[in-house]
Amino acid sequence: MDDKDFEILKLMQANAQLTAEALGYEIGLSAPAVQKRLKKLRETGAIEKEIAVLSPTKLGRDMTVIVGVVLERESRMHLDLFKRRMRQAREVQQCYYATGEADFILVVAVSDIKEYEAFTQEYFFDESNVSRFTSSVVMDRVKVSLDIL
Amino acid sequence: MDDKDFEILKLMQANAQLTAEALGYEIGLSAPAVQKRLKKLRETGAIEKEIAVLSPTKLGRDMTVIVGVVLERESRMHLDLFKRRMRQAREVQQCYYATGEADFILVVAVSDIKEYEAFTQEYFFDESNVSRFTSSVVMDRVKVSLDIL
DNA sequence: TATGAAAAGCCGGTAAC
DNA sequence: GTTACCGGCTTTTCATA
Repeated sequence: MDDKDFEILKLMQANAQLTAEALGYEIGLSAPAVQKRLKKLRETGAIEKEIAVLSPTKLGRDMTVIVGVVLERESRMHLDLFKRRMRQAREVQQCYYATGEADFILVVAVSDIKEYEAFTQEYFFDESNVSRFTSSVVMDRVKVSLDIL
Repeated sequence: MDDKDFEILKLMQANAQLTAEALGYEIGLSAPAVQKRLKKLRETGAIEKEIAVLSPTKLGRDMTVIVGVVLERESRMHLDLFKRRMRQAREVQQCYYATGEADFILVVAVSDIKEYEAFTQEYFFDESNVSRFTSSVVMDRVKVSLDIL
């Protein structure tokens, strides 16, 4: 893993549609050389996956809520159960188990407040282990990316 | 935009490497037909972009911190300035302007606590407009995606 | 020996029908 | 939605450090 690899990763995390030729042009390598590196980067897991980023506004799911969740009981079993529920919940874009005020911090994507209310009912009230939760409604998605380089 | 389009989007947001042929096989359409739809979905902006998701652990940037920021002054000018700084900050993966306790909620990706401390110094202390901020260190990235369908 | 460059065959994407 | 053409990707081979 050298500088060229990092340059490839940096370009690919912004635009995965770039052809090997275009990448090669940018970093000064032939197309096949880039292909080889890309293959290795995918195999070793440096590139986890390639995904399409959809437009929340154009698809009518443009309400985002940041939720802080405090659990009632924090045993290993209860934690794992909550994690599993969050992973499978369609509305939950992101879920972090963290230190601080809240045990879990969620990024929830819904169509409107009604759908959000239904979500809280299903996951935070009915027979759940949730002690309390705070909702921050997003007014502006200033920056949204998964870039790490 | 019909059901077939939604099916394509759902598959593409999970894996943008799927060929038109594979997509067509899944949803019962010919490859060129899928191509046509994909082109339109990209042009209309339903698909904003296609990106590579990199592995934070394999690339040594595996510390994530959720930050709540309260500003000193909340005028339009100060808000815009802060937004601009967050957009250009390499460490800031995501930035939301939201209701509730904090004015802004950030997802920050760094290598270690030292780098995080440097980040807070640069953006929250020196001549900034930040009144106070809270840091939640992520112990488990339970779920991280940008899926909206 | 390992790494990048060059050439040929193949697969997927684009455009006309 | 199908067919034909074109371009990019993969693989093999070759050169080089």
